Amino acid sequence: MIAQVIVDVAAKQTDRIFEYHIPQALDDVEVGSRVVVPFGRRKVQGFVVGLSEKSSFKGKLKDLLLVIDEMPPLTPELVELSKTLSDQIFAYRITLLQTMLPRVMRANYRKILTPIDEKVKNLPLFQGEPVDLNSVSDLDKIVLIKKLLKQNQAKIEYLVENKAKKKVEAQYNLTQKLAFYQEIVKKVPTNAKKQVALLNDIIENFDQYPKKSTDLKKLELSTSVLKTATQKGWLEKQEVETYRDPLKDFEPEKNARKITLNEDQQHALDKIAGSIKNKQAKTYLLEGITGSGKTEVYLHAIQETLNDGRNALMLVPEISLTPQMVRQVKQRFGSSVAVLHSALSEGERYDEWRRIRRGQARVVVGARSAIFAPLKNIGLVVIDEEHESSYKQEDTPRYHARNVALWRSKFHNCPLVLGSATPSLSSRARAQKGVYELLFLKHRANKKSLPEVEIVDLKKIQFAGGQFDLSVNLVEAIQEKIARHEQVILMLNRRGFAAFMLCRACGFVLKCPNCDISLTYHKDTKDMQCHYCGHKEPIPKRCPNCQSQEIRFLGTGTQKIQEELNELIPQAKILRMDVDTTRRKGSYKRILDSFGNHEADILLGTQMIAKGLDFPNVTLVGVINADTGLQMPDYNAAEKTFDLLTQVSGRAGRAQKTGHVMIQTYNPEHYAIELAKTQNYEAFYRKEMQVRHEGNYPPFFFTTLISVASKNEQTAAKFAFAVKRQLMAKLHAPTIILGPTPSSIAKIKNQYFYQILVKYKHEPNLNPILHQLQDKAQEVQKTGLNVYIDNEPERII
DNA sequence: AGCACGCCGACT
DNA sequence: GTCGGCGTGCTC
Repeated sequence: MIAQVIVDVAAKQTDRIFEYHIPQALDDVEVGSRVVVPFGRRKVQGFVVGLSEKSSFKGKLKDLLLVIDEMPPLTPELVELSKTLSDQIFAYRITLLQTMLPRVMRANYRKILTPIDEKVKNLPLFQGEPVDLNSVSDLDKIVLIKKLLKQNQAKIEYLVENKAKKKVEAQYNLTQKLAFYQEIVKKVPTNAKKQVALLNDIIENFDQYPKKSTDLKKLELSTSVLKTATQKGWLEKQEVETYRDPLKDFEPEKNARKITLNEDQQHALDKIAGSIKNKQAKTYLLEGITGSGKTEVYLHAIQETLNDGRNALMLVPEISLTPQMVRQVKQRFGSSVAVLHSALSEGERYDEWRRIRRGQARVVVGARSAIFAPLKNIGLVVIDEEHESSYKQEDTPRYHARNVALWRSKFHNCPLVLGSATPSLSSRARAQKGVYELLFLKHRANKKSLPEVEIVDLKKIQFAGGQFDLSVNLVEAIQEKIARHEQVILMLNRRGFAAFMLCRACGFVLKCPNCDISLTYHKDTKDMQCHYCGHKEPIPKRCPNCQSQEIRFLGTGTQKIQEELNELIPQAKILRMDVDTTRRKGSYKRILDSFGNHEADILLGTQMIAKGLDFPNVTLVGVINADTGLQMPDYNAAEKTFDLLTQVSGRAGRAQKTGHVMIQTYNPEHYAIELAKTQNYEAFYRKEMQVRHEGNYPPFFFTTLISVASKNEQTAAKFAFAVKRQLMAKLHAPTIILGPTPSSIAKIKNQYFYQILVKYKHEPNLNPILHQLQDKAQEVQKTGLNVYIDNEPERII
């Protein structure tokens, strides 16, 4: 038998199948097995993607060396998915296979130099031990090593190591009958208090044994006591494999309330449940405002799936994978839930993943990468907040979890539920066309009225303090709430790095004449540029609209706002939450717990505070500057702004108290802001579709972004123009090729970026051209030129 | 990717 | 002569 293997070498020349003979001893190998194979002179890890009787290879096949895991880590489904996906998103297949697995399963390669000749064994280089070549950098040593190899006095061994460590824990088994312990406890010297305590525990809780060392911790014994007990033959120590359980802090709720669904919810559930039963690969778009009870529909649908004997996969944005969220699911489905998200340690992640792979978890909840969970027999896939851009991975492999979900839904013949208060335009448009089925949740399940939203026009109001960030209105509102012992959430929309020109007098924002997108201030080149068409103009000294000299280039940070608040409202306790304060593991939860316990009055953060948080005591939500998002040079800037404002408004007044929202803006008349005031998604959808139609943007056109990066700006630009010429030669109208234009952040990590945006409706020539480009990309990488291809980009830097 | 082979210039 | 620089080609 022959195994078809994808080897762990990410390169275009090796991005194909290599065949290996399967030796007798390894005939348990399966599709999806992780193996070690000889590859040239080396040994590398690989994945078996097929088995065959005959080989098409002319030369002599080598043998597989090792099958690493007892159970193949990849299911045949995932192996197949890797093939389809690698073609779609221009990633090497091995990269995808690796992405599907926990990081600890990636191979660690080592080269070990071992002496052959007796004479060289005692050289200072070896000192009796083999040498790890990865840690040798000394030039003299390298010379010596080469000499030894040449004279055949030493050899190199190639090792493939597995980083995955199973956690083992000591377990103590009883060796005797109960009566024995009852006898022995009398004979133990009275000063051996801890031994007595241990024996008493054994006698009292005899049937709870064997106990693990964590369980014995409660007795406050030192390890020496356990050691003596083992030596005396009372106990027997055994190493057992355990799972690191990230959910151990969550107690399942004893008597979970039965929640009855309202009419809308029930209708949605019936539809979804019908598709679960009939094994229909149908996509539903569940549209409902905050508080309309989408989660409850998901949970009921998951229950239906389980009742039907199948398993469920639910994705939530990383940001809302909060303890609150996890608790909710855990309470409903108990130990059959597995969670996968980035806050887990690598070990925890590996253990959760193994529980899923072994079929011990029936419900998987996780962030983006959980879409690759090795769950079998899937009966339902849910994507909550489907419009979230975090479902798109921003570096290779640039997959979109929603696309992968569609594929898996087809594979398993099961429904896919996309839920959102503000669906992505593309999903909503598909629902319009009947590709997806639209399910509406019209009413807030908790019957609460929507919060009152007030737009604060920054052109017309007074600022508090010396800075132009906080209006008097907002500061007064905050003070009022604090005086009433209520809490406030303040959001600084996006961490704006791309500064834009704004007129303080009339609110004018300088835009590109061709693209209806604001021009970005380039400090390095001292001009204003459009990131779509490359238009440039000088930095204005006066406002082009009203000739006022009061123009500013904006960009502000959470830290600055915190300082201002400290000055203006000294009595307020402020918690800041942004990437800087949440970098450490668990700090996210710590900040939220602290705020939940009312240890602070104000939670100030970036958009990470906009989603899913539920603090009943919060009665005011303030958006410090709604415009920062609008000024981003992305075609979907308005959509992102509308989403964020709608989401963050939902944080106010979650319980009995009525919520109040204040949105500060220089553009109160912009449709994204105006419509966010009434949270009218449908109206926004219609307006934005019109804008997209006029601009030839998604969902009317597909898009692909090609980025070229180099340390040398000329090199990047030259290559980008060459790519453009090639595209122009082979693609035809109505396909639109924009650029190349320099990226808004002209230099990232000392690399200059140029990008080309291809917009197309139907362009069969594009995929082959881009594959050629991908091959070319590896070739030119040696010259320091990096080329990235992003299918359906969410962001255009 | 990484490793070997191979062909040229500059040293003990 | 030989060491080592990097261009070229291959890995089942």
